[in-house]
Amino acid sequence: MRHRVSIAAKLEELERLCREHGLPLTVQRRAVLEALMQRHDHPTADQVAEDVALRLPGVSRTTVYRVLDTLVRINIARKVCHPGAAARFEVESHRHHHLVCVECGHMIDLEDSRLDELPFPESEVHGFQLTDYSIQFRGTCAACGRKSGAAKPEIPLHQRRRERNPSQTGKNS
Amino acid sequence: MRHRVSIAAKLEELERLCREHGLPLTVQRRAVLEALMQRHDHPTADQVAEDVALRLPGVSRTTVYRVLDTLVRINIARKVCHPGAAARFEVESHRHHHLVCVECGHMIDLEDSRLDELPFPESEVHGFQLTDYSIQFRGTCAACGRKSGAAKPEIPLHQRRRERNPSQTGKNS
DNA sequence: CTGCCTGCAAACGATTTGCACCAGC
DNA sequence: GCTGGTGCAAATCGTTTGCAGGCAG
Repeated sequence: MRHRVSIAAKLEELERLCREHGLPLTVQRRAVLEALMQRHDHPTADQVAEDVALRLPGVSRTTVYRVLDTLVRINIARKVCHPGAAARFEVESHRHHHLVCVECGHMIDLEDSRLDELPFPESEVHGFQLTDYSIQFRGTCAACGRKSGAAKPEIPLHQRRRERNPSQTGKNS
Repeated sequence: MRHRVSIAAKLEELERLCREHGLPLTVQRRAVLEALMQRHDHPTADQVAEDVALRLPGVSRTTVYRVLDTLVRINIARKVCHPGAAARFEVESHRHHHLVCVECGHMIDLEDSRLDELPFPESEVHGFQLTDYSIQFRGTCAACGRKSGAAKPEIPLHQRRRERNPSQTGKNS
């Protein structure tokens, strides 16, 4: 069990963040965050929903999806990239990394020789046979240009929806 | 336009890889690879399908999906993780990285202080405001334990399917 | 000639949305 | 009480699968 941050502390953080963002602190939000914290893997929304259902029956799957979305928005949770779920492709080539906009998902390649020779971790302890790596830098793209603190979003949080139109990605060179 | 590797060279590589894997070299495979190479963003399968449709009308979306899958399998293309498409969550906490199995998608956390202070790239040129990063180490997990060269897969390439059951991810600590 | 690949259409699973009701502040 | 959150069910989107015929080797 690895608890860098206690669940209680995180719940307080949730409370604070909700207040800052003017979001009601609902039992569902609390339950989803608790459920997420008790798993140390990277559960899918549905897995979280299952866990939530155990501690707070009656919470709908839809709500879990929405709450997770909110938690990500207020920066208390994060969506993890996963090849099994990903849907974007590139040609396999030289080592490079990605700049990813957490707002809209816009993503561009990055090459930086300083980052090309990182030490490989002792993956053997995990039974992993590593062959490659790439770094994902998270932030805000020019278009989204959000204040990094997210203190006062132009658009109310609950109205913002993840950018879904992948055509935007086409604007990089 | 950045072409580290010429399209022609990649097509030759495709030819070679197909031969090595005992896969027929079809016009569709060629077309999909070409389409993918001509984009420098990270297109979705559907976007690739659109491009392919322009140069080789009549290629079905299904085929594009299958071909992309094949290209990834023979290591000439890669699925890129993308938050907009991902479906796994974790609590936002200290910096950590991920070991990801390219076979089954199994993913575990990794902490390595050597990797915690990487230099941030000159993201301003791209208009990005970076706040964080995480490294994705790709490889093969213990369970999959594939020979990294993929020279002689136990299971014929065309029969292998990506592991889709997320419950496996639950086995890490 | 044989087997894999492709195209089509239907199936599928995950996620999102519209609407009415309920709860937090 | 007002505003936004939630639940339900239906819609949607991306992706996969079964099957018959076509093409590469």
